Amino acid sequence: MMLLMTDQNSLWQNHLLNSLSAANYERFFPHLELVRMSLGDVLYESGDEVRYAYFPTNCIVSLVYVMESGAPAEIAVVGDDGMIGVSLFMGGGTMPNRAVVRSAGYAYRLRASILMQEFNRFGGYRNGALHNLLLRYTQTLLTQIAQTAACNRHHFVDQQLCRWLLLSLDRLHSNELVTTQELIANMLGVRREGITEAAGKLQQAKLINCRRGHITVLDRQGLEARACECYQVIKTESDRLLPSLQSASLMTHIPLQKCGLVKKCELLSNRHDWMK
Amino acid sequence: MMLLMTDQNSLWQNHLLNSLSAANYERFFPHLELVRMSLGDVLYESGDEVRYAYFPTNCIVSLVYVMESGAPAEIAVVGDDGMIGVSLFMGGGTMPNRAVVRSAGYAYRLRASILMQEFNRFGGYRNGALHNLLLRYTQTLLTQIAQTAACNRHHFVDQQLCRWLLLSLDRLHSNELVTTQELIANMLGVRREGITEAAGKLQQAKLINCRRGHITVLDRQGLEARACECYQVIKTESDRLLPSLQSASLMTHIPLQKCGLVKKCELLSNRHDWMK
DNA sequence: GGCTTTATGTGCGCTACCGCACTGACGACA
DNA sequence: TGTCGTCAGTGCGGTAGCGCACATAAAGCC
Repeated sequence: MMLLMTDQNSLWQNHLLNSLSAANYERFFPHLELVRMSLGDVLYESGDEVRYAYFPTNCIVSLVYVMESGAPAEIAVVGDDGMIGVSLFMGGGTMPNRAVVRSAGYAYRLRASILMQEFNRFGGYRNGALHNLLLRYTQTLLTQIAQTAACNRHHFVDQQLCRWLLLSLDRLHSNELVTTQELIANMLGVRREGITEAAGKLQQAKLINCRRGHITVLDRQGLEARACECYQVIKTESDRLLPSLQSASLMTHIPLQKCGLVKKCELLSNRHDWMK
Repeated sequence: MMLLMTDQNSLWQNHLLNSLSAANYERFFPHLELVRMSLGDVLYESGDEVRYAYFPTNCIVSLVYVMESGAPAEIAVVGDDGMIGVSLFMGGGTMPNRAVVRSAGYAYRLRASILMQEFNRFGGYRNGALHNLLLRYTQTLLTQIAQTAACNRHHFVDQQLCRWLLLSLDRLHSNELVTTQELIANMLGVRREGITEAAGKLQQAKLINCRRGHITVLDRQGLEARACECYQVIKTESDRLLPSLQSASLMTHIPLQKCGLVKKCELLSNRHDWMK
């Protein structure tokens, strides 16, 4: 808990939660739990009833479709800009994909029922800020997935790697990713050796630096220049639909230690074979 | 107009409209226009403010992302099971892709303001049937797009062609598609010759029959067996979230000629170079 | 019926990426 | 400090799909 009271508070925020109205926020607050998310934790499995909505802070969660062959494919990536569990309010309750933690950290979570109640809250003609915010977020998710589809079809592995690194970078608070090349390969649905080669090129161009299990970004602009258009499309749409992400934060004004205890997220399973 | 009064009424329905409550339906009815949709009509361009929601009956509309290179990529396909213009109620107003008619026919359309008003209609705790219906539909769209992403990454052109044919077939009311191989190639984002080859194989296997600009499906089950898993995932999720699509229809009980006049859809432009 | 337009079929060299087998080496941990 | 598991790098043959250049033929159009 002490960690939470340091000046690193900015590391423990989620921009969707931040941009809630004070009223919404007050109602959520008592129900928010800060949970630890470890690499490989599965938040929901394909077809599982979603029990919690997760709002990542400094972790990254991937939505992954697992092919019948067992090969994974990353559909979208969620960080402190978003939430896991849109099927709760979209009405399906489940999704035909898996949500898995691919970069460890912390997230706030909320019981499904609490989120639903707030989403559907009375407001005369629907004007619920939360309702609109979550739908706008869902549209950015839609765009991200659509862009992934196009990107998978047309762009080279090098470009896709740049996109992937940039999307990850935007959701972390550091220029260092803790990831193996094999994990990246699984996310992009390509061969591990393909990533080795692409990363090698980027390293030669002094854009990144690779260590065993670590990738440090040296030249962000250079990466952007080398990435395919998809990164910018996703980013632009996200900035457009969720401008509040840059605005002042409520959460910094409410002592975080009032929030539910930090607990290890008790999940379905911690599958370290999740890429298989 | 006479066409509308024949016993072919079943051709002129949209399942989302059909599954509206009577009250919703009554309010929509005066505002529905039946419009003709020609091949290549663009319903909205990437970034355009959406002015109408379209509910296809016997036509097919593709959501297409056009790469900077000019190469198109189909993101999702919409027929009488869905609608065009989810960004209206999702809050974005625009989308970074294009909606284009890829199989001619008719659609009902509704001014954006009418749809919005109904979507946001007062209902105490949100219980609007339309609200929930459209969100569930949007989730199926999300699934379709996600599946496209995975499919683009992992499956062979042959399998993708089967998926594409099946998705088209489900949205038409005939076993004959009026399409060129070049159009299919553009939708799948592959080479025209690739489609020629794949279609050749399917023809040899007696699954389809190709004529100039026409593809007739001979053996639907055979196609399903040859398609990748993606088709079933999309179909299953759609059936789960929109079971009403199989239920009785209100529209058959309301004389269709009371509906707004059939008019040629005056659109942005009829771009026959839309694949370029 | 003859002409043009447009869709389809084919061949050929090329490239991005795959699958596999193997080497090397970093870094955690005893 | 030494050991060992895991991660990164390399080489090689194979292949799905690309880009291009044509030949062929079906449908539409005077």
